[in-house]
Amino acid sequence: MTVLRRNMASRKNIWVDMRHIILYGLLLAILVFLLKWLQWKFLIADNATDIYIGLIAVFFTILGVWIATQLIKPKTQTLIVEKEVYVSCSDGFTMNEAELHKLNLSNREYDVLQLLTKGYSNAEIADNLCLSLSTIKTHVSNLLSKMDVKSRAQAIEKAKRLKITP
Amino acid sequence: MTVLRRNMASRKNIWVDMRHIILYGLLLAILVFLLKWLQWKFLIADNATDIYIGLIAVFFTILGVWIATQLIKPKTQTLIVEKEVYVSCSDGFTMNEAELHKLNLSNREYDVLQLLTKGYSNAEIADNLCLSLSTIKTHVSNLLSKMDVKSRAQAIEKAKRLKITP
DNA sequence: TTAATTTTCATACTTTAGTATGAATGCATT
DNA sequence: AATGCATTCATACTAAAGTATGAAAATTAA
Repeated sequence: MTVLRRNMASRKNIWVDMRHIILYGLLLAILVFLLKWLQWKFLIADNATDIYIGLIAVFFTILGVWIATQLIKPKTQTLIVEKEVYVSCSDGFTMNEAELHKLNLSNREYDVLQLLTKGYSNAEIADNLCLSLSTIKTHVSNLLSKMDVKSRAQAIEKAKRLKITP
Repeated sequence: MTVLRRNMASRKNIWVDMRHIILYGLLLAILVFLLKWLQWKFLIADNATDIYIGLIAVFFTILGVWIATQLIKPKTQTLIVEKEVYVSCSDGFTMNEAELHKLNLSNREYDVLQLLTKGYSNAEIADNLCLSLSTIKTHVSNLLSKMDVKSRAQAIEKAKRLKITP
């Protein structure tokens, strides 16, 4: 699993954009004029000073919040992507241990099964394992019983279907 | 390809945490005391009012920025993740037309081969195709010759290996 | 139409596969 | 030691597979 972190910020740095500075300056200028106007209009009394300061405090607090939001906006985004990868199965043989275990075959019986599923005759299996034909017949017969089939052909088909043999 | 967007903010909502509100209140109180002290200390002159307001403005602007950063901090992050999903081919049988053509089997012989590779006996094949046992024996015999094998077991193994039969 | 090929079937025979039974050996567990 | 299981082998028998040969009907190509 590979994790890619990618900066998705498309917005340019606002310090490069001078419009924000100009806007800030204008707001300050307007505020100064507003304050001067209020000063001459009401001839501020001592008991009105607290309200005056309160208004200024509220205004600049809001201004600060707005500036901060502007500063913070270029935030880095990262995405989680789930990608499907198709894996080609070249040969595609994966031993089915579970099914093999169910059959409860002995080691020798499995040896015989492996040769049997390669198309070997009883005589060939006997030669290959250095055993007598009788022994192979016995093993095959028990094998067919355990696999619940009636012929070596069915055994081959079933073994390959259950993937207990290459 | 599936895209998952996940909010990665681990920080809890600060409004739930009362400490910030208390801190804000304390700062305001301290500020008020400071202002009162300054008021009595310097007996503010008219020409000093601008400086006084300026200080307040700067202070509350900074305070606003600080509040905003605290509020906005849980910014949504999105991650880009590539997750490998392994897709196995269910049974992976793809007919090998080329190999089948090489064998030069007749239609009927191929019919027989298909049943033969399913583990059917000659008698079962005869029943299935509504033919006599003799006919099946003939077909199988010719089949084995054309496939260059010596038994039906080898025929099954070869047919499955060459992928000319499921 | 003729010729070649496929498909079908039969009979006789050989070979292989598969079953049944019994038995001897070795190995591990109880 | 006794038991159970795996392994080996043998004999006798039955069933199925596979071969060889011939032949007739159906289909396809020339």
